[in-house]
Amino acid sequence: MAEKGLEQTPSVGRRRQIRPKAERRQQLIDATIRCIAQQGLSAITLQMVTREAGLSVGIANLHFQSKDNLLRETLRFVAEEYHGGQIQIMEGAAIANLGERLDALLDFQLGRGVTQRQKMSVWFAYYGEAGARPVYQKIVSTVDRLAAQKLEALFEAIIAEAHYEGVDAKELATGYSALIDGLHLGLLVTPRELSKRRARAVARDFLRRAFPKHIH
Amino acid sequence: MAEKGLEQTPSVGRRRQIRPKAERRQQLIDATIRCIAQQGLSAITLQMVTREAGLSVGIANLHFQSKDNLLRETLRFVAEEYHGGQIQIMEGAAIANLGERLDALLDFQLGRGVTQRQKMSVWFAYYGEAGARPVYQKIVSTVDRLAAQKLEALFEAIIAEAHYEGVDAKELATGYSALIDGLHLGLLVTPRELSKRRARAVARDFLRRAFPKHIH
DNA sequence: ACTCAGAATGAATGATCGTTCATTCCTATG
DNA sequence: CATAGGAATGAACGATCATTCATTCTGAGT
Repeated sequence: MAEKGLEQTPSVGRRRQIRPKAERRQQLIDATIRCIAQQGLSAITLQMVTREAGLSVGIANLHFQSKDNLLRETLRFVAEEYHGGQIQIMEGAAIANLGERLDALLDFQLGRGVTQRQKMSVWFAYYGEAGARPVYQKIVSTVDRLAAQKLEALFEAIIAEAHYEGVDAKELATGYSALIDGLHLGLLVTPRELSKRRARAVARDFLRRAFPKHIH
Repeated sequence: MAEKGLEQTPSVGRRRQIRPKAERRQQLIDATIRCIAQQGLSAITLQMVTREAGLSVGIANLHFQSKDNLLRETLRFVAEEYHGGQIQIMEGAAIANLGERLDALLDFQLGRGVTQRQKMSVWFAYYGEAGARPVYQKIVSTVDRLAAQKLEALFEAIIAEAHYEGVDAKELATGYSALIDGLHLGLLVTPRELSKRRARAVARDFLRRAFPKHIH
């Protein structure tokens, strides 16, 4: 079994394989994500990443030129994955009902895919370095801005649909995004005090208070 | 001037001084905070920290045994400073009016002292590593739990005072804490999109929707 | 004024890291 | 089947790091 397993053991005897550049890049990014989650961004090593990927040390610099670049591309991948998922829900025509669309968004943001310890670790590892590294700030804010706009538009549509009054879509969108980020942080740092179920209830409560006619 | 300046230059000719252990420890912790904010947790170096403190390399291990321990103690200091400030406001009898107390808490959490880039960088630097380092989780959750309890008690008192209905203090406290964390993150990572003024408005909006009779 | 416990120093050490590149070995192509 | 282009390897290198400790220096106590 596992002739070409996802986690290839770096054990002896495995034959050298030549694979497309794109595939190797993704393989290394995936390994980087696992290593950051397990060891932290400050302890990460190319030897560690390449061993996790089941490849040799030199391959990281072959496909990414430098460790710095590998880390940047990993952040870009994670950021685009998360924000891409959000945008797909918000601008996709799959769900016509606005309330259901909001529900779907919440389920995605606090669902199994996103709230894996592995993914959240990566997120906050980069956030932690963002203060000292403008490059990280730029990567995140680029994708972040688009998602924020879509969310604002969704809120505006909901407000218009039910004639909610005294509610500012932009301010509410900022608050909701911050709330989701804060809940992710809670799930990562104090999982004993905050379960995923509770996190969902808290976020849903926020939306219910703003849009009582849409969220039950 | 600056015969004993706060930022002592590591320049030549300064005489060796013997100071109490506690003072040296604090001096090193302060330097560590500045270095984390400027260079990031993953790039931090003992040479860097001790130079920032205007002392020799060996002194870090003299007072903290290891780099790891210095970083742990720095986190403990920042965590206790932040949570201590919150608790002082919440359980202090200085402000009798509950609405004003809530206002004071918000002002502290999003005020000048806390939202300095320097302090927030340190916070999230450690949060980023928390996934991989249980020690950090423990330090944060220990002080966090107490602050969460005090906040919950404050919310309960407010609910009882004005007979708010359909509001769960515990859930609301979790949401408010997460919101504040998320706003801090926004201020750090995307300062262009989120000003401090707006962050305060968003948090105040959250409280107003929950406690309309207390927050205007 | 003298002394000495111990605070402070910084050169030295050994370990580990990112990066390089000569070499090996696939595999697409004819 | 033979071959060339280039993907993959990993030993080697230089740089940098945390940590040690022999030595220097300070200042409170006498």
